[in-house]
Amino acid sequence: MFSKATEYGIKAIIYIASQSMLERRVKIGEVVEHIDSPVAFTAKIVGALVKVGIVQSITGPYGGFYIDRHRMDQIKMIDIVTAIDGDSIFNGCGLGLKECDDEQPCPMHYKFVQIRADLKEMLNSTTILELAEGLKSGKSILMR
Amino acid sequence: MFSKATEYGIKAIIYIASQSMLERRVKIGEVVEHIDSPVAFTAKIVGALVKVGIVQSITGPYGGFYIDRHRMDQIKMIDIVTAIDGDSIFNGCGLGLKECDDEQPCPMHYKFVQIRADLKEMLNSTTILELAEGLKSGKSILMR
DNA sequence: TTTATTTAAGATAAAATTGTCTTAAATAAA
DNA sequence: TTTATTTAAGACAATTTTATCTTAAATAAA
Ligand code: SF4
Ligand code: SF4
Repeated sequence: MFSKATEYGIKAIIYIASQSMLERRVKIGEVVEHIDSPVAFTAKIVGALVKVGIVQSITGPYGGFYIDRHRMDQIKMIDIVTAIDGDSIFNGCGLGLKECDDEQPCPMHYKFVQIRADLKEMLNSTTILELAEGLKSGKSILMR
Repeated sequence: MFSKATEYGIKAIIYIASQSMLERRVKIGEVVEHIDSPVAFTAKIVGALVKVGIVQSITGPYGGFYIDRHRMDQIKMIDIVTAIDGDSIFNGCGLGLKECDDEQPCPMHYKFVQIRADLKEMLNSTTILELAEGLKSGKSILMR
Protein backbone atom coordinates (compact mmCIF):
# COMPACT_ATOMS: atom_id res chain seq x y z
CA MET A 1 0.00 0.00 0.00
CA PHE A 2 2.88 2.34 0.80
CA SER A 3 6.50 2.39 -0.31
CA LYS A 4 9.18 0.89 1.90
CA ALA A 5 10.38 4.40 2.60
CA THR A 6 6.97 5.38 3.91
CA GLU A 7 6.64 2.17 5.90
CA TYR A 8 9.95 2.77 7.63
CA GLY A 9 9.07 6.41 8.15
CA ILE A 10 5.78 5.56 9.83
CA LYS A 11 7.31 2.92 12.04
CA ALA A 12 10.21 5.16 13.00
CA ILE A 13 7.85 7.98 13.90
CA ILE A 14 5.71 5.70 16.02
CA TYR A 15 8.74 4.46 17.92
CA ILE A 16 10.24 7.89 18.37
CA ALA A 17 6.91 9.25 19.55
CA SER A 18 6.43 6.41 22.01
CA GLN A 19 9.79 7.20 23.56
CA SER A 20 9.23 10.94 23.51
CA MET A 21 6.23 10.27 25.75
CA LEU A 22 8.77 9.02 28.27
CA GLU A 23 10.93 12.11 27.71
CA ARG A 24 13.53 9.98 25.96
CA ARG A 25 15.50 11.05 22.92
CA VAL A 26 16.45 8.09 20.75
CA LYS A 27 19.40 7.47 18.47
CA ILE A 28 18.86 6.10 15.02
CA GLY A 29 20.50 2.82 16.01
CA GLU A 30 17.94 2.34 18.74
CA VAL A 31 15.12 3.18 16.36
CA VAL A 32 16.05 0.58 13.76
CA GLU A 33 16.56 -2.06 16.43
CA HIS A 34 12.94 -1.59 17.38
CA ILE A 35 11.43 -1.39 13.92
CA ASP A 36 13.71 -3.82 12.06
CA SER A 37 14.73 -1.57 9.18
CA PRO A 38 18.01 -0.73 7.42
CA VAL A 39 19.82 1.88 9.47
CA ALA A 40 21.21 4.19 6.78
CA PHE A 41 18.05 4.17 4.72
CA THR A 42 15.96 4.83 7.79
CA ALA A 43 18.29 7.64 8.84
CA LYS A 44 17.76 9.29 5.48
CA ILE A 45 13.99 9.03 5.78
CA VAL A 46 13.88 10.30 9.35
CA GLY A 47 16.20 13.10 8.24
CA ALA A 48 13.62 14.11 5.64
CA LEU A 49 10.96 14.16 8.34
CA VAL A 50 13.21 16.38 10.44
CA LYS A 51 13.49 18.76 7.49
CA VAL A 52 9.74 19.18 7.24
CA GLY A 53 9.44 19.64 10.99
CA ILE A 54 7.64 16.44 11.92
CA VAL A 55 10.56 15.20 13.99
CA GLN A 56 13.12 17.16 15.99
CA SER A 57 16.76 16.23 16.32
CA ILE A 58 19.85 17.11 18.28
CA THR A 59 23.31 16.25 17.02
CA GLY A 60 26.26 15.09 19.04
CA PRO A 61 26.56 13.12 22.24
CA TYR A 62 23.31 12.77 24.20
CA GLY A 63 21.58 13.82 21.01
CA GLY A 64 19.00 11.92 19.00
CA PHE A 65 15.50 12.23 17.65
CA TYR A 66 12.36 13.25 19.44
CA ILE A 67 8.91 14.69 18.85
CA ASP A 68 7.36 17.57 20.71
CA ARG A 69 4.90 15.98 23.06
CA HIS A 70 2.23 18.62 22.59
CA ARG A 71 2.37 18.24 18.81
CA MET A 72 1.82 14.50 18.69
CA ASP A 73 -1.93 14.81 18.40
CA GLN A 74 -1.54 17.29 15.59
CA ILE A 75 0.69 15.17 13.40
CA LYS A 76 -1.44 12.92 11.23
CA MET A 77 -0.49 9.87 9.27
CA ILE A 78 -1.16 11.83 6.11
CA ASP A 79 1.63 14.26 6.97
CA ILE A 80 4.15 11.45 7.07
CA VAL A 81 2.91 9.76 3.93
CA THR A 82 2.88 12.93 1.88
CA ALA A 83 6.24 14.07 3.26
CA ILE A 84 7.86 10.89 1.94
CA ASP A 85 5.77 9.72 -1.01
CA GLY A 86 4.21 12.99 -2.08
CA ASP A 87 0.55 13.03 -2.98
CA SER A 88 0.84 10.28 -5.57
CA ILE A 89 -1.59 8.13 -3.62
CA PHE A 90 -4.36 10.61 -4.23
CA ASN A 91 -3.71 11.52 -7.85
CA GLY A 92 -5.05 10.17 -11.07
CA CYS A 93 -7.40 7.32 -11.72
CA GLY A 94 -6.98 3.82 -10.40
CA LEU A 95 -6.44 2.56 -13.91
CA GLY A 96 -3.68 5.08 -14.46
CA LEU A 97 -5.56 6.68 -17.32
CA LYS A 98 -4.49 10.17 -18.19
CA GLU A 99 -7.92 11.50 -18.90
CA CYS A 100 -11.48 10.35 -19.30
CA ASP A 101 -14.97 11.75 -19.51
CA ASP A 102 -15.83 13.16 -16.10
CA GLU A 103 -19.48 13.43 -17.08
CA GLN A 104 -19.85 9.72 -17.74
CA PRO A 105 -17.12 7.94 -15.86
CA CYS A 106 -16.37 4.26 -16.27
CA PRO A 107 -17.88 1.69 -13.91
CA MET A 108 -14.82 1.70 -11.68
CA HIS A 109 -14.69 5.40 -11.12
CA TYR A 110 -16.92 5.93 -8.10
CA LYS A 111 -15.61 2.81 -6.45
CA PHE A 112 -12.05 4.04 -6.85
CA VAL A 113 -13.01 7.49 -5.67
CA GLN A 114 -14.69 6.03 -2.59
CA ILE A 115 -11.72 3.86 -1.68
CA ARG A 116 -9.32 6.70 -2.09
CA ALA A 117 -11.51 8.98 -0.02
CA ASP A 118 -11.66 6.35 2.72
CA LEU A 119 -7.88 6.01 2.67
CA LYS A 120 -7.47 9.75 2.85
CA GLU A 121 -9.95 10.00 5.68
CA MET A 122 -8.09 7.32 7.61
CA LEU A 123 -4.73 9.00 7.11
CA ASN A 124 -6.25 12.33 8.01
CA SER A 125 -7.90 11.17 11.17
CA THR A 126 -5.16 8.99 12.62
CA THR A 127 -2.64 10.82 14.77
CA ILE A 128 0.77 9.56 15.73
CA LEU A 129 -0.30 10.05 19.33
CA GLU A 130 -2.89 7.32 18.87
CA LEU A 131 -0.40 4.99 17.25
CA ALA A 132 2.32 5.66 19.78
CA GLU A 133 -0.13 5.07 22.63
CA GLY A 134 -1.17 1.82 20.99
CA LEU A 135 2.44 0.76 20.91
CA LYS A 136 3.18 1.87 24.46
CA SER A 137 0.15 0.11 25.86
CA GLY A 138 1.04 -3.09 24.03
CA LYS A 139 -1.93 -2.88 21.69
CA SER A 140 0.42 -3.09 18.74
CA ILE A 141 4.05 -3.82 18.09
CA LEU A 142 6.45 -2.75 15.39
CA MET A 143 8.42 -5.94 15.03
CA ARG A 144 8.92 -9.32 16.63
CA MET B 1 -2.65 1.91 -6.68
CA PHE B 2 -1.50 -0.77 -9.12
CA SER B 3 1.85 -1.40 -10.82
CA LYS B 4 2.42 -0.16 -14.34
CA ALA B 5 2.28 -3.76 -15.49
CA THR B 6 -1.18 -4.16 -14.02
CA GLU B 7 -2.33 -0.84 -15.41
CA TYR B 8 -1.27 -1.78 -18.90
CA GLY B 9 -2.78 -5.21 -18.47
CA ILE B 10 -6.14 -3.82 -17.44
CA LYS B 11 -6.21 -1.28 -20.24
CA ALA B 12 -5.15 -3.85 -22.81
CA ILE B 13 -7.84 -6.26 -21.68
CA ILE B 14 -10.48 -3.58 -21.85
CA TYR B 15 -9.48 -2.65 -25.37
CA ILE B 16 -9.21 -6.24 -26.56
CA ALA B 17 -12.59 -7.03 -25.03
CA SER B 18 -14.21 -4.01 -26.61
CA GLN B 19 -13.02 -5.17 -30.03
CA SER B 20 -13.93 -8.79 -29.39
CA MET B 21 -17.50 -7.56 -28.96
CA LEU B 22 -17.26 -6.54 -32.59
CA GLU B 23 -15.79 -9.92 -33.51
CA ARG B 24 -12.43 -8.31 -34.18
CA ARG B 25 -9.08 -9.80 -33.29
CA VAL B 26 -6.48 -7.16 -32.55
CA LYS B 27 -2.73 -7.09 -32.98
CA ILE B 28 -0.53 -5.87 -30.17
CA GLY B 29 0.41 -2.79 -32.21
CA GLU B 30 -3.22 -1.79 -32.44
CA VAL B 31 -3.69 -2.37 -28.72
CA VAL B 32 -0.87 -0.10 -27.63
CA GLU B 33 -1.98 2.62 -30.04
CA HIS B 34 -5.27 2.72 -28.21
CA ILE B 35 -3.99 2.52 -24.67
CA ASP B 36 -0.74 4.49 -25.02
CA SER B 37 1.65 1.95 -23.55
CA PRO B 38 5.09 0.56 -24.51
CA VAL B 39 4.57 -2.17 -27.09
CA ALA B 40 7.08 -4.84 -25.99
CA PHE B 41 6.28 -4.49 -22.31
CA THR B 42 2.58 -4.65 -23.04
CA ALA B 43 3.09 -7.70 -25.26
CA LYS B 44 4.80 -9.48 -22.40
CA ILE B 45 1.97 -8.66 -20.01
CA VAL B 46 -0.77 -9.67 -22.43
CA GLY B 47 1.24 -12.84 -23.08
CA ALA B 48 1.08 -13.63 -19.39
CA LEU B 49 -2.68 -13.15 -19.48
CA VAL B 50 -2.85 -15.54 -22.43
CA LYS B 51 -0.96 -18.10 -20.38
CA VAL B 52 -3.50 -17.99 -17.58
CA GLY B 53 -6.35 -18.18 -20.05
CA ILE B 54 -7.82 -14.70 -19.64
CA VAL B 55 -7.00 -13.77 -23.22
CA GLN B 56 -6.84 -15.94 -26.33
CA SER B 57 -4.34 -15.51 -29.13
CA ILE B 58 -3.62 -16.72 -32.65
CA THR B 59 -0.16 -16.42 -34.16
CA GLY B 60 0.67 -15.60 -37.73
CA PRO B 61 -1.04 -13.47 -40.34
CA TYR B 62 -4.62 -12.54 -39.53
CA GLY B 63 -3.84 -13.55 -35.97
CA GLY B 64 -4.01 -11.41 -32.85
CA PHE B 65 -5.61 -11.30 -29.44
CA TYR B 66 -9.24 -11.75 -28.51
CA ILE B 67 -11.46 -12.73 -25.62
CA ASP B 68 -14.26 -15.24 -25.72
CA ARG B 69 -17.41 -13.19 -25.79
CA HIS B 70 -19.35 -15.44 -23.47
CA ARG B 71 -16.58 -15.32 -20.87
CA MET B 72 -16.35 -11.56 -20.58
CA ASP B 73 -18.85 -11.37 -17.76
CA GLN B 74 -16.98 -14.05 -15.88
CA ILE B 75 -13.58 -12.41 -15.97
CA LYS B 76 -13.27 -10.03 -13.06
CA MET B 77 -10.79 -7.27 -12.46
CA ILE B 78 -9.35 -9.27 -9.62
CA ASP B 79 -8.33 -12.01 -12.03
CA ILE B 80 -6.22 -9.58 -14.01
CA VAL B 81 -4.68 -7.92 -10.97
CA THR B 82 -3.74 -11.18 -9.30
CA ALA B 83 -2.47 -12.69 -12.56
CA ILE B 84 0.03 -9.86 -12.91
CA ASP B 85 0.76 -8.58 -9.41
CA GLY B 86 -0.09 -11.66 -7.40
CA ASP B 87 -2.03 -11.20 -4.20
CA SER B 88 0.40 -8.70 -2.71
CA ILE B 89 -2.37 -6.12 -2.54
CA PHE B 90 -4.25 -8.21 -0.04
CA ASN B 91 -1.40 -9.43 2.15
CA GLY B 92 0.12 -8.11 5.30
CA CYS B 93 -0.62 -5.01 7.27
CA GLY B 94 -0.77 -1.53 5.80
CA LEU B 95 2.20 -0.53 7.88
CA GLY B 96 4.21 -3.43 6.51
CA LEU B 97 4.63 -4.90 9.96
CA LYS B 98 5.48 -8.56 10.08
CA GLU B 99 3.38 -9.39 13.06
CA CYS B 100 1.29 -7.78 15.72
CA ASP B 101 -1.22 -8.66 18.37
CA ASP B 102 -4.38 -9.77 16.60
CA GLU B 103 -6.35 -9.55 19.83
CA GLN B 104 -5.67 -5.87 20.32
CA PRO B 105 -4.78 -4.39 16.96
CA CYS B 106 -3.43 -0.91 16.53
CA PRO B 107 -5.77 1.98 15.71
CA MET B 108 -5.17 1.66 12.00
CA HIS B 109 -5.96 -1.99 11.73
CA TYR B 110 -9.70 -2.02 11.14
CA LYS B 111 -9.49 0.96 8.87
CA PHE B 112 -6.87 -0.79 6.76
CA VAL B 113 -8.87 -3.98 6.76
CA GLN B 114 -11.98 -2.12 5.66
CA ILE B 115 -10.22 -0.34 2.81
CA ARG B 116 -8.65 -3.54 1.61
CA ALA B 117 -11.99 -5.33 1.79
CA ASP B 118 -13.61 -2.56 -0.21
CA LEU B 119 -10.88 -2.77 -2.83
CA LYS B 120 -11.25 -6.52 -3.03
CA GLU B 121 -15.02 -6.23 -3.31
CA MET B 122 -14.64 -3.74 -6.15
CA LEU B 123 -12.18 -5.92 -8.03
CA ASN B 124 -14.35 -8.95 -7.43
CA SER B 125 -17.54 -7.36 -8.62
CA THR B 126 -16.29 -5.50 -11.69
CA THR B 127 -16.26 -7.56 -14.88
CA ILE B 128 -14.33 -6.73 -18.00
CA LEU B 129 -17.65 -6.85 -19.82
CA GLU B 130 -18.78 -3.80 -17.85
CA LEU B 131 -15.57 -1.95 -18.54
CA ALA B 132 -15.50 -2.85 -22.21
CA GLU B 133 -19.12 -1.74 -22.58
CA GLY B 134 -18.25 1.52 -20.86
CA LEU B 135 -15.48 2.05 -23.36
CA LYS B 136 -17.58 1.07 -26.37
CA SER B 137 -20.45 3.32 -25.37
CA GLY B 138 -18.11 6.25 -24.86
CA LYS B 139 -18.63 6.33 -21.12
CA SER B 140 -14.89 6.02 -20.62
CA ILE B 141 -11.76 6.19 -22.71
CA LEU B 142 -8.34 4.64 -22.35
CA MET B 143 -6.25 7.52 -23.64
CA ARG B 144 -6.55 10.89 -25.31
C1' DT C 1 7.45 -24.63 -50.40
C1' DT C 2 8.51 -20.00 -49.65
C1' DT C 3 7.50 -15.71 -47.70
C1' DA C 4 5.31 -12.46 -44.78
C1' DT C 5 3.00 -11.72 -40.54
C1' DT C 6 2.14 -12.34 -36.07
C1' DT C 7 2.66 -14.03 -31.17
C1' DA C 8 6.19 -16.32 -27.73
C1' DA C 9 10.11 -16.21 -25.11
C1' DG C 10 13.99 -14.65 -23.25
C1' DA C 11 18.22 -11.66 -23.16
C1' DT C 12 19.50 -7.09 -22.46
C1' DA C 13 19.04 -2.23 -20.94
C1' DA C 14 17.21 1.80 -18.55
C1' DA C 15 14.98 3.82 -14.71
C1' DA C 16 13.24 3.87 -10.13
C1' DT C 17 13.50 2.30 -5.61
C1' DT C 18 15.89 0.52 -1.93
C1' DG C 19 19.97 0.20 0.62
C1' DT C 20 25.13 1.23 1.96
C1' DC C 21 29.20 3.83 2.72
C1' DT C 22 31.98 7.88 3.43
C1' DT C 23 32.74 12.38 4.92
C1' DA C 24 31.15 16.62 7.08
C1' DA C 25 28.98 19.26 10.72
C1' DA C 26 27.33 19.82 15.28
C1' DT C 27 27.79 19.28 20.09
C1' DA C 28 28.84 17.59 24.66
C1' DA C 29 32.25 15.94 27.84
C1' DA C 30 36.91 15.26 29.26
C1' DT D 1 41.10 22.42 23.03
C1' DT D 2 40.69 17.74 21.97
C1' DT D 3 38.05 13.76 21.52
C1' DA D 4 33.99 11.00 21.12
C1' DT D 5 29.33 10.83 19.67
C1' DT D 6 25.70 11.78 16.99
C1' DT D 7 22.93 13.64 13.02
C1' DA D 8 23.39 15.59 8.00
C1' DA D 9 24.36 15.06 3.41
C1' DG D 10 25.52 13.06 -0.52
C1' DA D 11 28.07 9.63 -3.33
C1' DC D 12 27.79 4.97 -4.47
C1' DA D 13 25.76 0.19 -5.01
C1' DA D 14 22.18 -3.41 -5.25
C1' DT D 15 17.68 -4.68 -6.36
C1' DT D 16 13.31 -4.31 -8.48
C1' DT D 17 10.49 -2.53 -11.90
C1' DT D 18 9.88 -0.93 -16.31
C1' DA D 19 11.06 -1.08 -21.03
C1' DT D 20 13.57 -2.64 -25.29
C1' DC D 21 15.68 -5.77 -28.47
C1' DT D 22 16.52 -10.17 -30.69
C1' DT D 23 15.40 -14.61 -32.09
C1' DA D 24 12.19 -18.45 -32.37
C1' DA D 25 7.77 -20.56 -33.36
C1' DA D 26 3.36 -20.61 -35.50
C1' DT D 27 0.45 -19.85 -39.27
C1' DA D 28 -1.71 -18.09 -43.41
C1' DA D 29 -1.27 -16.75 -48.15
C1' DA D 30 1.12 -16.70 -52.40
S1 SF4 E 1 -13.99 7.12 -14.96
FE1 SF4 E 1 -12.76 5.22 -14.97
S2 SF4 E 1 -11.05 5.72 -16.35
FE2 SF4 E 1 -11.96 7.68 -15.74
S3 SF4 E 1 -10.80 8.39 -13.93
FE3 SF4 E 1 -12.57 7.23 -13.16
S4 SF4 E 1 -11.81 5.15 -12.91
FE4 SF4 E 1 -10.34 6.20 -14.23
S1 SF4 F 1 -3.06 -4.00 14.13
FE1 SF4 F 1 -1.90 -2.30 13.16
S2 SF4 F 1 0.20 -3.12 13.00
FE2 SF4 F 1 -1.15 -4.89 13.33
S3 SF4 F 1 -1.71 -5.67 11.24
FE3 SF4 F 1 -3.32 -4.20 11.87
S4 SF4 F 1 -2.64 -2.23 11.03
FE4 SF4 F 1 -0.84 -3.58 11.03
